[in-house]
Amino acid sequence: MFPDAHCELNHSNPFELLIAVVLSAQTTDASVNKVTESLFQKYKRPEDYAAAPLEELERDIRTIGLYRNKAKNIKKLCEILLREYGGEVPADRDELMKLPGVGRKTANVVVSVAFGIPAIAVDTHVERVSKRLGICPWKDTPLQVEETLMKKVPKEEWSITHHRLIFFGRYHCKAQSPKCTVCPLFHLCREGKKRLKTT
DNA sequence: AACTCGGGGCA
DNA sequence: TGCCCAGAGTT
Repeated sequence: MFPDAHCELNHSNPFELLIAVVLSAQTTDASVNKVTESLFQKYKRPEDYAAAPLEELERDIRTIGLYRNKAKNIKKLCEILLREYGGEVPADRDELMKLPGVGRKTANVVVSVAFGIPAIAVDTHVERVSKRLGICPWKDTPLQVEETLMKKVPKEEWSITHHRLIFFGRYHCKAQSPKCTVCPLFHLCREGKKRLKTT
């Protein structure tokens, strides 16, 4: 889930946001954005996904990575939404995490972006940047990273913090080639100093 | 903790 | 054209 997507998404529609974020797992937002316009034209409500044959839904999102899993998950997810939640997206992280294809990271994005509930979504960028900066130990799980960040950041800034860290990680503090020599945070970054010494 | 699922971006 | 990237679920 890259930050680009948040700009294109309809924040006032939790259902579309949920579908888009589920589609985004392990793929670039550019590829998700290619299908969402036509997808949201065709499928408006959970009923529409639930009624569609699986093969048809697969075809409609074919260009996205892991599309078979995602089609299956989305169809099931919509059936559960209809059966258990009156067709509405629950504004609750733990309820969202019961849905197939929705893990903690996706659930945190949905509650924070769609419902304004303070949450820190820990994806690989947030995790990597937090660890490089020394905010938390390398051995921490994503959940531990989330808890540490929640302790260190005021609640009002949780959501914007994960946006900032995702941006920073995606475009600047990249996994393979971080731009340490021109990094504004170099003076407080453990990993940056280590990396520049060895190069 | 390791593996699987699949396509896009970039070297 | 092959390597690296990005979550969730299962074992």
